Amino acid sequence: MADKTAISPTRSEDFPEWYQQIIRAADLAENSETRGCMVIKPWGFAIWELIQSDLDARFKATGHQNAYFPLLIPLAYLEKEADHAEGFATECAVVTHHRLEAEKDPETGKTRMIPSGKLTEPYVIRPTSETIIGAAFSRWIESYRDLPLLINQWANVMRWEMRPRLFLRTAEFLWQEGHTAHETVAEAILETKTMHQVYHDFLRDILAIPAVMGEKTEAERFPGAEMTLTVEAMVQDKKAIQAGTSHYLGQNFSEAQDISFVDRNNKKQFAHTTSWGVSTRLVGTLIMAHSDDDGLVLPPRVAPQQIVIIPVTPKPDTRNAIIDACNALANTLRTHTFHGQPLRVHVDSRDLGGGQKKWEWVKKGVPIRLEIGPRDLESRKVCVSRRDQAHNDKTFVNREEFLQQVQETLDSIHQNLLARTSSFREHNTQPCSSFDAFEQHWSRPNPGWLLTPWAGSRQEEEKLSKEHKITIRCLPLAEQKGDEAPCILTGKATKQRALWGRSY
RNA sequence: CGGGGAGUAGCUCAGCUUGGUAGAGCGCCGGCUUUGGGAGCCGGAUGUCGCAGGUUCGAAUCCUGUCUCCCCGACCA
Repeated sequence: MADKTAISPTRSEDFPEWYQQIIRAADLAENSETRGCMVIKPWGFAIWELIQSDLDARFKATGHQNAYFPLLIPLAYLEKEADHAEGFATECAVVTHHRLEAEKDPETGKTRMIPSGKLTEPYVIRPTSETIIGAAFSRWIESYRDLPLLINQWANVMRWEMRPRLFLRTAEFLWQEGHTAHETVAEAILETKTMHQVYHDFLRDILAIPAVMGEKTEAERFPGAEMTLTVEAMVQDKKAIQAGTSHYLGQNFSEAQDISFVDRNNKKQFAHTTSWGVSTRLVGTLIMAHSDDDGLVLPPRVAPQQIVIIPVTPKPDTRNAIIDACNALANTLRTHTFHGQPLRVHVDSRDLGGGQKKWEWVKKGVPIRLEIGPRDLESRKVCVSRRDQAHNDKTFVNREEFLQQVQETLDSIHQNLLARTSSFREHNTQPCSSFDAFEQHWSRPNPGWLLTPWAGSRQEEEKLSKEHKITIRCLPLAEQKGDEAPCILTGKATKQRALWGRSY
């Protein structure tokens, strides 16, 4: 039993299957009858809500306001920006009717609903909202005094993906999309960079994931963007996952949609726009970054419950006293705060075996488990287990001492997870200057990332990508100021560095 | 959307080749015994066999269509 894992298969045996088992064991989500769409269950949704509320505060702190735009976009809107239209064309769900008519089968007597009332102008279910928000912007913006316009929307979007995977790629997903309009290029680019930094900091400070900040190459850019900035995370199978993007859209959308204003010299100008977003994919990223073979591992700041107290009640006569003590401790803990919010504490007093409860919370990834039994009651101690340590590790701590150190302990769990993911990424990211070594690298199982000098063309990039099933994840911002070196493919001297990897 | 696999109890699956209208383990519920631990024994409940047609006296089983899931590709947050 000692070496048996709660999740089977393990990460090393079958990573994709392990991922799905984590979701099930932690009760995060399940597939629905609707193709490619998931039901997000309470534990999974609570994680998303925590992500949402933290990000929302960051958006507001940087001057943005929330608003809401229609789910359905007139087809014609999508035809306005050519690159954009082409980029999303293959994954759009289209609404073509507005009524159902009941039709009774004369033989079986069953009623079937037949779409009728065909629309002359079909609608597209938003795959992203640049076009419909742009249409509003063009009405709202008249003068330079109306700028900047800084809007965010929390919404669901739909992209008819061919290979859905829970959280990582679902046909419908939840996200936020920021859309802003600015007077000048410089302001718009500053906005793009600001939100890029917001995403990076959020990933580090809330999800305990170190992301590489970089710019996408032209081939990987958002359809219709002039510049796409990305935060790239590495998960435990060494693949990359694009955790968030921030786009400078130039005047492409403003020209297409007439988002124009009269400037300080009484001249008509097109606004410079940006858009940026993160999605429920963050939950998938979180799972794959931290979880282990015993289940989900949650960084404390996105744990729906940060501390679970399990009463150990071996004897009926002390049972009530123990449960009272657990509730009292929980209430005291709830008066403590962690990063400005009351601690989230749960007492699991269900009438179940202790082992069963323990494993449930291990699998759900709760950062701290406390057990209190008769002996602890007498000695005024609590038995503490941390999710970032082995499931059978426990330390007995004085109750007062635990209360004093609880924030510190949660912070230490966060730091420990961050240190773990950081060193994993560092160990699996290698500089590479030889083309032979580069090509050999990708034939290995689970290859990590390579950082190479790169001065190739878009065509050359796409050819290499196809050949090795890799992509340039980004041109990391921190790596572009070094010495010149020969491009790995063309040999041309360049300061540019590209980060290559397999990705989700 | 191409190639492969699969849909039978909450979960994992057997039964299907050779049609005769359902089974196991785990889980669930109850009882007793246990209790620093995912315990034991006894008893119990649960399925229009993905959906729709067809063949047949009779279909989980054969045929056709369709939907969904998984794996590989192309596409992607």
